[in-house]
Amino acid sequence: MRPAPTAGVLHELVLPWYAEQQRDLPWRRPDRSPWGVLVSEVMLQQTPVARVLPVWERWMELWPAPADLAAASPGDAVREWGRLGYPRRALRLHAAATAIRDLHGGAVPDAEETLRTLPGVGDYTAAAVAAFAFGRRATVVDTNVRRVHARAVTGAALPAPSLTRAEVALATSLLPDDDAEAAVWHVAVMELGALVCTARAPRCGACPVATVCAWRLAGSPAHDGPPRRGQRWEGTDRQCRGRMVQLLREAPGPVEGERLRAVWPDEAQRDRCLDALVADGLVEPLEGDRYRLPV
DNA sequence: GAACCGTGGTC
DNA sequence: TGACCAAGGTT
Repeated sequence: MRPAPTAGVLHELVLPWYAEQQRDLPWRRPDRSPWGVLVSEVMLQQTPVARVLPVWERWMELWPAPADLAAASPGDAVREWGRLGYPRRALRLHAAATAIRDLHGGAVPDAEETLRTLPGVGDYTAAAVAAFAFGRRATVVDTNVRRVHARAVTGAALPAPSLTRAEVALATSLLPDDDAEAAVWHVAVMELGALVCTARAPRCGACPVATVCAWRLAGSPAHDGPPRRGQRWEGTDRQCRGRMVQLLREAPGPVEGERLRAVWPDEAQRDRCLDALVADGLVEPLEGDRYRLPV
């Protein structure tokens, strides 16, 4: 087994590649705000770039600052979320905007620890905003970073099912000493994972790290860990909830309970989902068996 | 830690 | 064709 490539070697290979190959994404442009970065990071959670782009642009027009979103209704946030999926993210972004306005003087916090207190902001998003919006030396570990490190350094086809301390330690150890390089390092690795070192069919022929990649040098062994459990969809509560929220999103005003219940055949499941949506704050019940997005 | 939370594209 | 996957977070 060959030794894993050193941090220095990886930097020399990945950073020039990123300088050439990086995509021109609006939340990476010099004129974007920390708020724009935060919104992009939440939208990009489990959601492809191509689907996020138009919604992000629209949000920036409607709500260019946290206070603008905070002044809107949570239902507006859910409506403008469109079909990005996981609409609770829209709700949490609205709550985060309110917290930023009320607790942080209207400015997105620049400290990871403070960011982490915002609704919908976990370890990844806090580190990403600190690093990308404020140039902080944060350790950003997302699914792309984990996969690139698993292959190039550890020699495994795929990372473990859940993030380990060893992975975080590895990511931290690979952060360049130079601040300017560190500022682009994580996003460069993420870009490599998104464009080249992909989960299904990695394009090793186009990879700047291929010559030193531990996984390649080991003969690209197949994934030997536990099989990854795919989430079912047909007949799930999520499908039922999705239909109800879609109906409310596209309706001009309140919707009759009868119409809402018509989207799902199973009475017990339908009622359970509607109750859960109300409990989650995604749906607001009105007098007379009517419902709407929260105001 | 496992389960849950949407949606649509891909091979 | 359908399982897998996409810049995770919360409970």
